[in-house]
This record gives sequence, structure tokens and C-alpha cells, in this order.
Amino acid sequence: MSDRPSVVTRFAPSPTGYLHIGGARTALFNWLYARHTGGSFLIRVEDTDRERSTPAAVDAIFKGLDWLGLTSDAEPVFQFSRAARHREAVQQLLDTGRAYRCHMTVEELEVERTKARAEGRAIRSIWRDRDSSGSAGPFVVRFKGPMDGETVVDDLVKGPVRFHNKELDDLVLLRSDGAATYNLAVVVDDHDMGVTHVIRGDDHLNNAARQSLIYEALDFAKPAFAHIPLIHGPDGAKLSKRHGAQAVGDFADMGYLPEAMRNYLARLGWGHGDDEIFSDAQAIAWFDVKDVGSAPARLDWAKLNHINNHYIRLADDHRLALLTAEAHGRLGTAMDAASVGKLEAAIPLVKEGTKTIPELADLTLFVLKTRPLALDAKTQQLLNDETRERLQRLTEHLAAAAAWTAPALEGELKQFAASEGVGLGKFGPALRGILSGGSTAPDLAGALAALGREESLGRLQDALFKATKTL
RNA sequence: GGUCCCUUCGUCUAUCGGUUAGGACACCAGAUUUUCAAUCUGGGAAGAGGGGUUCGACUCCCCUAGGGACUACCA
Repeated sequence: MSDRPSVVTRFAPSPTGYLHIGGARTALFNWLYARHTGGSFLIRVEDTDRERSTPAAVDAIFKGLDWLGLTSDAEPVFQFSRAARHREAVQQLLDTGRAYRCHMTVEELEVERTKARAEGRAIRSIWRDRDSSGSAGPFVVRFKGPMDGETVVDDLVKGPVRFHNKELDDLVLLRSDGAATYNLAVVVDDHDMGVTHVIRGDDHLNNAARQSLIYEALDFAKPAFAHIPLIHGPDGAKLSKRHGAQAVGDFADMGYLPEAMRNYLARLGWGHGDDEIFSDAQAIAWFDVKDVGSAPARLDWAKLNHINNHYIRLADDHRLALLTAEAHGRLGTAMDAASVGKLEAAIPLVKEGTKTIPELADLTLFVLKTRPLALDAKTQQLLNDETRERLQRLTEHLAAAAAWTAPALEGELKQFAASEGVGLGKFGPALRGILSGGSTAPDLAGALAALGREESLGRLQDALFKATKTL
């Protein structure tokens, strides 16, 4: 019991682009499992490909992870910095005869590749069983895998997966420039970092067999593997740009809350009975890699929207006001503290029905407008003489209102409608138009309350009285 | 081509040999209604196909079909 090492998981992105939503889910599962078991969650940046790795991508990945709230329990490791250790491991393999120097030229390799493919077999180097000690010139170091038998990857998600060793090619461990390749580096680093559970995308399932062999050759204890399916687009194809978004930053920009993303992503490919909405604490208590589904899941915007709506309802109004202000800022509307205050007053009125922050921005735009408002065509059309006069009477009625709160105003409106002998439908739309200028707005009492007495009456004045004067 | 993985309502999933195959989102209908929503009520909707094993298969095995990954001196 107590002699069992505590769980260590890791997320190992390669910094060649932004943080993909599928990668984010992989990170989430690693994080959840570490939290669930009381272990630790580490991050390792796989930057051994110097050509494609960029500092901008490193930033984007950490930014995405931070936004999601998935932070490492230790200082992140940069794989490239461990180059010396990788070379040392390769040397060990060379010394024990588990690896060899391969002097094949690219041309020779190309010939072997097409030949192997035609014969339906793995690539083999002519240097595999040749003494290369006397040979000079550039070389790579290849793994000398067994030619028979089989390797079983006991996967926590897929179950036991068997590979024939003869199908596994002699993969390159060390490039001709002396840098380690991915398959060698992951094994060495996961071992050195004490990783006990490798939870990653199932695009690595095939690699797991090769890595398993390297673990054995290096005499390292193997970690548990869990290969989780990739996330697909709504059409079932691999998620790509044409599906709307794939970077977590895109989701942030589109107005999704990080807690909603965590809930949605956790639910994608994993479930706990009929539970759909759950807190981080619940997810941590319930999560186990073993329960992750083995089939790829599709991204469903409608469900994401639904979950986001749930968390928007729960969210603090001030926080939402700030996010909404940000969205308005992006739309070109200038923001100041007073505006944020106005938004905060309007948000409780509309948050129930909004799925994303931009929608919230749309529904609160009316409080930001400044007098006199330009009325849209529809409102102008509604303002016939009868309605105009009725609203003038309403203005006077409201001006005399004792309290300016949504419930009180609700009563005032109903009372006024009754005294006029008409339904709210008779003047409600026109009133909304005047208060909002035509953009969407919450219910009338709420709009009046959010605008405040002075602003509301002012907008009414502008539309009803000044206009008649100029006639 | 080869190796490997996957397959329950439109979507995400529950089921872990015996259920009227459950839930959620979406959808449809109705209610409500001052716009858009939200809300309430009701409804339709699934085990890819074919063989086995078994008293009994969504569940276990095999085959087929369809998806996907890998097959780099990328990760």
C-alpha cells in the first residue's frame, strides 16, 4: 500500500503551434487523474524539433493551460535541455548492443522504404547486423529491436494491445546531428521524471509498443499507459480549422468560460453515470482513466453552449461585466469604469438566456448607448400618434413612480396598462425600442431598472417630447 | 500496402449476460409571452451488418463493412 509510489502524470505538448482542444482535454485528464489519486501533474515541453518549435508556441500553450486552470505541480521541463542525458542513454543502448550505428544514405533509405512497403514489412537497415566500427561519416543510431515474439501494451483504456515485434521497425534514436528523437526522449524523460501514468492521445498507441521495448532495453520500469481517443469535428473527421475552432484560445475568445470548458471536455469521452454538470471537486472525486471511453468523440457546439450557459448563470456579475466589457472593446465600443458599472447592472437581467459572452455583450449594448438614441425603423414605425400619446402618459406615470426597481416597475407597467384598458403588447414593443434604440434588450421592467430613472425618462423624453416639439 | 485502434438515439453517454436499452444536448409539438431568449409540459429518436458461444446477448468470440491512427533523422 504505502510502498506504492504515488501517481505522477504529465502533459507533454510539442510547441509547434497553439494548444489544440484535444491536447487540452489530454491535459485535463492527466490533471484530473493526478488530483484524484493525490499524485502530481507535470508539464514537459517537447521541443527537440528545433526547426518547428517556437517560443510563441510555448507561450500560447502555457497561456491556454493557465486559462483552463491546469497548472503544473513542478517547474515545467524543456526536453531540449536534457539532450546530454538523452545521448547518455543512447550510449548505454549502444554499449549493451541494443542499438547500432546506421550509415545508410537518404537514397538508400528511400529504396528500402519503398521496397519494404511493397513487401508489406517493416524497414530494416543493412547496418543492423554489420560492424560499423571502422566506418566514418555521418550516421544515426537506431534501436535494435527483437525480430520475433510480441510486445503487449497493457493499455488502461484500450486493454491489452499486441504487436508483432517483426512489424516494428528499427527506429532512429539519435539523429545524425546528435539530437535525440521523440521516442527515445519520451522514454528517458518519463522515467527520469518519475512518471507513473502516461495518458496521451491514441495517435501514440503504435509508439507505445516501440517505447515499451526501449524501456526494457534501458532496464527501466514501465509506466502504465492510457491512450485516449482524439476529438473529432461535428462531422466525425479529425478536428480542423474548418470546424470553427481548435485552439483553446479560440474558445476563450468566443466567450466560453474555463470552468465550462473543463466540464464539457471532461464529459467528452468520459462519464460518471447520468451526471452532466459537475464541479471540479466532483470531477476529481469521480475521475479514473479506466473509465475513459475508447471511441473518438465529436465536438458538439450546442452542448458546449448549454453548459456554458449554465456556468454563466452561476458566474459573478462583476466578473461577467469585465468579460463583457472586453467583448465590447473588441467590437470597438470604448470602455471605462462607469460603463462596466452599467453592464454589471444589466447583466443579471439577461444572463439567464445567454450562451456566450458575446451574446451577453449583444444583450447589454443598450445600456451603453448615449442620448439621444437613434431609433431603428421598426420602432419609428411603431410610434404612431396613438402609441406616442400613450407613451407620453406612461412617461408621466413613471416619473411619479415611488421606487425604481424591476419588481416595482413591473407593477407600474401593469397598472398603467390596466388604466389604459390595453395589454402590454399595445405599447411594450415601442417602449423597448425607445429604451434600447432597437437593439435587443431584456424585459421592460428590467431594462428600465438597469438604465435608472434619469436615463430611462431621458430616453423617453428624447423620443416622445422633443420630437413633437420640432414638428 | 502493412500494423494497430474504434463502432448504443443526430451528438455526448449509461448499461459491465436477463432493463419497457436510462440520462443530457439538439430536434418537434403545446403552454407562457413585451423582442430574442429563458421557463414548463409532452413527443419522436439507438445497439453498423453477418455468423457463433449461451437457457438468454448491446454486453463474450469470429468475419465483413465503415471510420481513424501509425508506418519520418515530426512529435
